[in-house]
Amino acid sequence: MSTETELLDFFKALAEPKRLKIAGILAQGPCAVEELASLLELSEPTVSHHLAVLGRAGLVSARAEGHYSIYELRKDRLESLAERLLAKETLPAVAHDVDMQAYDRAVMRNFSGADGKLKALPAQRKKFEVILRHAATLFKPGKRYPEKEVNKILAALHEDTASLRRGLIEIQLMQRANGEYWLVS
Amino acid sequence: MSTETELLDFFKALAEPKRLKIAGILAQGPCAVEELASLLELSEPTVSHHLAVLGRAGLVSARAEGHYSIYELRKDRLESLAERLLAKETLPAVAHDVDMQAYDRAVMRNFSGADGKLKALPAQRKKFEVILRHAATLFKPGKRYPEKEVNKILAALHEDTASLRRGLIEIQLMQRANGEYWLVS
DNA sequence: AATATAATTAGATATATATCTAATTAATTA
DNA sequence: TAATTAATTAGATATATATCTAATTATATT
Repeated sequence: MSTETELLDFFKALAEPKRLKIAGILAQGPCAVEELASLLELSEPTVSHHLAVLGRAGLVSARAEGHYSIYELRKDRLESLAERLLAKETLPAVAHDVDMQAYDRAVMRNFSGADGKLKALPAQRKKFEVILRHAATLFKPGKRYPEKEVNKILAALHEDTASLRRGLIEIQLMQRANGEYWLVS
Repeated sequence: MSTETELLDFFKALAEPKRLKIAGILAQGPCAVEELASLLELSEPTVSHHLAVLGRAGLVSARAEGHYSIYELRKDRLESLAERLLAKETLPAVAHDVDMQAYDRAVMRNFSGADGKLKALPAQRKKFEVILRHAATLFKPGKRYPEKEVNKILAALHEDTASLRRGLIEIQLMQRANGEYWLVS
């Protein structure tokens, strides 16, 4: 099971008032379904349902005793989940399948005209930087470009090559010296 | 805010797939609403809604930047909640308002007849013990009772005083020596 | 063997909420 | 000042699920 569904099952299990209360009761000791139903003023099927959800998250386990099912809280599981929440790599892993370039592509799409050139340079800084990141990909790493050539390449995006050039320097995607420009490595 | 509602808000906040994913994205760095909407393929109002839920749980905070709202994950808050989950007193506190005697009372009610005496002694051990706990309250702490008096007192509950007496000794609510009985203190 | 009891499963219903569109607010740029 | 843009709020709808009753299963007692 992926970290994502595991965490989701865990949070879902405890995100319901009655289930959280069941966990609170079981934290004080094992308990039968009938007893939980009585303590929570719920029907037994409802308690059974909640215990199944908690069980799927690994938070409780049952043992048969006579015709009782005695449920107990899996404190070890609770601890291991809480500790994973404290680990800094856990949450980012949840977003592993998110395409972090989707926003950039959407911005590029919005500002691109039919001819492949930009209809305009975005006024919003955030979006202008998306354009700049794209512009940077038009240059080869390591290679040095005279200003004239930089302009020629940037003109494929938009006639305002000066703004693009300045932006690339500002957010340190490129460097310049002696009239030459190159990508920051 | 009580521990209970605080934990509930926390779990609810992260118990929804898209919100968990938002947390995963924000764990990698601050982000504007628009950008999140694009990354998650959701409308902006929907993202706004999710961020409000996360915000109410204290898990994200926003700062205005131009007309962007830049949201960031409150890692400190996440850590403090995870740590509380590890503390052994936290979960029991969630059930502080549960009347732990409710089950016992329900059992007593079920087995009591109109005359105040028990209709029968429960066959189920679990319930028999409820009766025994009640029976123990009929005796005064510290006082020593000869067997005859014990029987007289227990007879108010049920004629099978021998079973009651034996049960009280078995689960160590009472002790006996030299034909006298007394409550274990 | 027959009856009683605790739990679970199945099926129905009501409530909570995730999501959208439209309208509004707040901030920026022309 | 007018127009644009990001965010939020309001209102509507669809989906998920908490809860119940009834039926079924499994175990224990008579």
